[in-house]
Amino acid sequence: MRWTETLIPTLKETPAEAEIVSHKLLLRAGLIRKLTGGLYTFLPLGLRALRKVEQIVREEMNRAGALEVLMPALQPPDIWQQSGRYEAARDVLFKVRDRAKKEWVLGPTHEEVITSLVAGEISSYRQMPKNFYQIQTKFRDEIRPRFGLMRAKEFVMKDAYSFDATDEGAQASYRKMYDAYARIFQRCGLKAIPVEADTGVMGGKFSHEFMVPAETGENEVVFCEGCGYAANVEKASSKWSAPSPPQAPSGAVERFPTPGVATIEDLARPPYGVPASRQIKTLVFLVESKPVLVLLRGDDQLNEAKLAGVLGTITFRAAESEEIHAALGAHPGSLGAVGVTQYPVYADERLRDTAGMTTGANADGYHLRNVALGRDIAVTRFADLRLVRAGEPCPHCGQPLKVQRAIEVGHVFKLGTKYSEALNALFLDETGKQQPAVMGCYGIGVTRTLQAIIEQSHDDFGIIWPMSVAPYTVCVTPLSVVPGSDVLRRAEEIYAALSAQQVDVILDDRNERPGVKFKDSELVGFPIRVAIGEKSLAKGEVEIKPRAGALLSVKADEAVARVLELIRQAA
RNA sequence: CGGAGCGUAGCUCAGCCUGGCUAGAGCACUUGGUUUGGGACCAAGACGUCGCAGGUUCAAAUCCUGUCGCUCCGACCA
Repeated sequence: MRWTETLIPTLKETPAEAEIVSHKLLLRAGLIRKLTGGLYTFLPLGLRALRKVEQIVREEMNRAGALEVLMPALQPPDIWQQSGRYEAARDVLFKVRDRAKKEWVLGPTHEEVITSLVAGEISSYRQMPKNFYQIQTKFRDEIRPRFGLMRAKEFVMKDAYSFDATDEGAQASYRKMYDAYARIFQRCGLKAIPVEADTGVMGGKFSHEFMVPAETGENEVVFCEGCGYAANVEKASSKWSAPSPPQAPSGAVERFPTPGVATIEDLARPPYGVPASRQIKTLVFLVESKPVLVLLRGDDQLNEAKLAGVLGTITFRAAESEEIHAALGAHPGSLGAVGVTQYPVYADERLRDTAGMTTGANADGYHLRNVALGRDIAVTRFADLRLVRAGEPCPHCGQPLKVQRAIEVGHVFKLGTKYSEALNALFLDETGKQQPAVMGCYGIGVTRTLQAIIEQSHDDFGIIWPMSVAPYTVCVTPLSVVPGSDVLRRAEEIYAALSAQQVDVILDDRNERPGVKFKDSELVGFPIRVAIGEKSLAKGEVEIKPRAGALLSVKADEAVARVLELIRQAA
């Protein structure tokens, strides 16, 4: 491709809308343009890079035995009602109506569609295992799209769904995808680490997210340098997540006035001086408009994902002040669970068998001291509900845990039979018994992966594309484009020879000064630049500049061979 | 959904507080010239319903109201 024949609108200045470096570079290097919030056009260069990521994904999925299909993005709502997600996912579902006013949904994911398909086509254990995947545009009504392609209303996703006759088979399918994902991100030149992930309301322990460490990531990963433990903060636990040593109750519960005290911190200060670790924090949530109490140690924070797992639903919300008053007769700041039997009470494991605690009295301006968990509070269930923080001891080896922000680029999940049961994906096993297929689902955010690559691989001058996903591998840069000049003739020869070798090469044939061409090639981030200028050509040489390496002066006749060698080395 | 900030040329922004004469700069773009190994220079030129609607006023980019859009923060921490 000749530069003058394509469109690469590079920008010297950063558009005001971009906040993080990868978003700025996507715009500045002329890879994407915004149509409106959360919706982007891929320009020729951006699309080439996207297609390369897609191709790596496709090759590795095929290698792992998955079958490519293409499902409709437009879906009937009834299958969503059957799976129960029409309600559960209503916040992210885009809905449209046709001329007959019938409603449709734009697919945010495809469990319902693929399971309906399999329900009709697979009826014997002999037809399994099967794994279907597609690379397709997904639609999600995100609360707040941001950071360019990172969180968009519309994005390209690779989604795969495995169907097995047995649980062991499903685990093997899961493992295959896990391994394929590791290969995919490695081939994209991306450092992505698999971490244990929250399984939410599905339960089970088979879920990993592939995370790219980045300060700008929207997720937090907890990891241990000692034993390699790594988990999403929503899932992570520490040695502190276990029950404390039992404490004997000492003395009766005592009510005392605390006028004006509304927070844990207020109670920790004189004249009360109750350390946060000796307080019980009482939170009130509404599940289907019924109150639920959640108890934590005063110095701990709630992990909502863990609460969702315990409640078995994600449709709950924090109660508002007046709702709390209606339920407990007191306002936030004076809440407690002593004597509460009319509502379920979930307490963090760390509170189990603690005594001598202080908590609100359910009367504004009063607290209770000498509270013992087992004795004074009727706990429905103890569970790990707390958020792990940096420095806490690793649950496996005890070393201090670290916390790092990261971008989630992939997720593998063993689903079980939730969807196969709901949508009748049943088969007959060896004994002729009807069973639901055991499913797994596996996603890669392709557009997000592309941006994560830039977020991880850039410098002050621009993008540093890994060879495998660069929109063009080589940029041939004649420093003069005077027709008939030796410089241009050499450049054309090198360009033609590399093209003949199937190298993705672009010829910067613009009539621009050398500085402009150099800056642009570095901004766009081509892995290899071959500069042909009068000065070096007078010595019979051209210059090969790997984007991330040192400049090489080579004989002009050897330039093509040397470039091919560099490409081979990187492969 | 709550809070904050911003909407002026393709891009980055000034002007607004304190209303006034023909709405500006840099970059990008067009033409001509000089340049040509790290984002050149000179000259001429083209490009704007100042987001939109309404109001106040002799007069609105500027003040007021509404509305739309964009960006950021938050959306349990009692």
